[in-house]
Amino acid sequence: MLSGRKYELIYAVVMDIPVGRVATYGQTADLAGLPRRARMVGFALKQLPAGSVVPWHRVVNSRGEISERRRPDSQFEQQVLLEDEGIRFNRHHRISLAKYQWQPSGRG
DNA sequence: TTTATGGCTGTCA
DNA sequence: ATGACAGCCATAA
Repeated sequence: MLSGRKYELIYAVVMDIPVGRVATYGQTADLAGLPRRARMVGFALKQLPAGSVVPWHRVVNSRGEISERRRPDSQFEQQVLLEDEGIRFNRHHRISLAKYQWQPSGRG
């Protein structure tokens, strides 16, 4: 690959998500100026190397759940990382977007 | 070139 | 609540 250059905008947005907050894939795509490109966000995050400074774990799907992926390893890791930031999951492995979703133009 | 598959999402039944 | 479908488009084969 030439580089993940085209995903820099996405990474920048994700890095703006505050600790203890989450954003959806669609929301992240939108903020990056890529409406309807939720899957691109997923792909961009998937491409991140281990130990990246990008807080990929703060991106969840529109239902407030951790999306299933080809390799489930990082799935658990994501939940642990979020819980470590004070985010609580309900018995359905879901979080309250109303409570934790990042509001860029409002109350952070 | 075409097909298939994604860390997705909104709509409809 | 669940399931099916259509958009969306970068990658891989």
